Amino acid sequence: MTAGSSSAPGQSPAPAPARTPKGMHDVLWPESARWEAVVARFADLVGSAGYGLTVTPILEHAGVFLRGIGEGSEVVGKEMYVFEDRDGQLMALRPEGTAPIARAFVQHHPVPPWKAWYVAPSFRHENPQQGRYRQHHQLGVEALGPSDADLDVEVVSLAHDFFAGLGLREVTLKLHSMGDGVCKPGYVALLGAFLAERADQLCPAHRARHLENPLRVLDCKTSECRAATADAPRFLDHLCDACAAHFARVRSGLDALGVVYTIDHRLVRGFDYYTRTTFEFSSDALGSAQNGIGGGGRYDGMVELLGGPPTPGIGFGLGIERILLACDAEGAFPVDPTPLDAFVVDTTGGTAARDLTAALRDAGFSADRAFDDRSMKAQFKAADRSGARWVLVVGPDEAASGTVSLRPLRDAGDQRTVPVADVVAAVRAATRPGAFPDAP
RNA sequence: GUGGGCGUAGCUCAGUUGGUUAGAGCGCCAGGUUGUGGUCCUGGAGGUCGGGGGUUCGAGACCCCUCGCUCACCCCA
Repeated sequence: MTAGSSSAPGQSPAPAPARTPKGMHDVLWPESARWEAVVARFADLVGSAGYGLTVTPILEHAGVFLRGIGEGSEVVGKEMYVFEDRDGQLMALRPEGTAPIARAFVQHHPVPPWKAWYVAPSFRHENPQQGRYRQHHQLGVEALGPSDADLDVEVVSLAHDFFAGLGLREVTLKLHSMGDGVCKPGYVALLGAFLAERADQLCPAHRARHLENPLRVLDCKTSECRAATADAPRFLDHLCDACAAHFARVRSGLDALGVVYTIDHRLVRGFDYYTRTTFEFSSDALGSAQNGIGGGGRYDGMVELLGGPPTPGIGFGLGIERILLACDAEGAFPVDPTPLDAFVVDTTGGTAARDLTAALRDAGFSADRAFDDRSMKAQFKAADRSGARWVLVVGPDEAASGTVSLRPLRDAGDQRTVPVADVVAAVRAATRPGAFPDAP
């Protein structure tokens, strides 16, 4: 790599490398164009459903996550970036998007229903692999206030519609319910008792730890745990009446909107805060084990945990990196870089390039130019690379006669020369579909 | 946190049982083209062979350590 930095002999052993931290990546042009497009699509979709952009700090007091999500969760307990700042306060880099939105709700007490969307980086200190990074980016929505099952339907179908809009076809939606304060404890106890009876049949990891969080055993992928829990009691059979009615309404709503899903009795999401509806989107096009491209659910107790009034809420987070991987795998959502309208080639070393690009941009065209007074050939190569549709040439002849030559780079057509005063009008005519300057 | 694979030009990669000045394609720069890119031809620049230590007369190749990338477990977007 580019070592570059010179360290005095006997000084610090390893010069600071000019590279991103492990598991973190730069997104450079033109790849970043797909990011822009994905985010723009999302903003448009959820914006039209009444959600407003909400920007929260990357850093929160660690307590927001410790209390909101729970120290028991893997992400908060083992993977969160936590540190003491210069004031001695315990801070954390956001590991997920929901808790900060709930915190903002508590802090600003907006009038419910409060519908927020966000695009934000998330940080988790884990070992990177395909589709898993220490910094990744999530698109999400959170809706706080209503406990109405129709809101669950809206939120789930928004994510569904978003994936469909990108052209992703191999997306699976799994749906489940985690109950509420009334029925969850009873079910967890029931499941715990069931597991205790056959603890010796569980995989080694859960043989010792199944009592800590019985729900997690359902999610275990080992054949031992799968077999041992094959006829474990199902949460959906033990929901209280209110939760059962809620879930039934969610299902009928999704059915009515044509959103296809499968019930997954093992769907146990990683954060402690979930209640009632939970869901997960995965891409069957991704060969990797990291095929989850989005997930979410209801969290009716979190706002209260953070010190706010009892307020139901539901939302989801979608991973941009994984969505892009899924798009690659399916050949979906191709994004072409937006071409420039014009590129100015000026070999006179004068002010033509400066003035022409400024005039074009003022007139609403996209325009670029070469710098450092390079050769005609070099400037044309730069123009070609830029993808510009037209080149405006100013050489000694044009400079002497007060004209500019227009040459099409991407379409057929001949080069024309026009007076400087007419350049903007000529470009305007030329960039009209199928048009050519001075065409009869 | 654990385990496997891999680190040679900007990119993708060759590099024979360790043996002189480390190669190719693409990209970049210049010229062929006395003004004009995308094709073609010629030439050029660009590498402390990830870093450190060791073995050897001699290491890009072998050994150790380290850093990083990658895949997987765990967990998750």
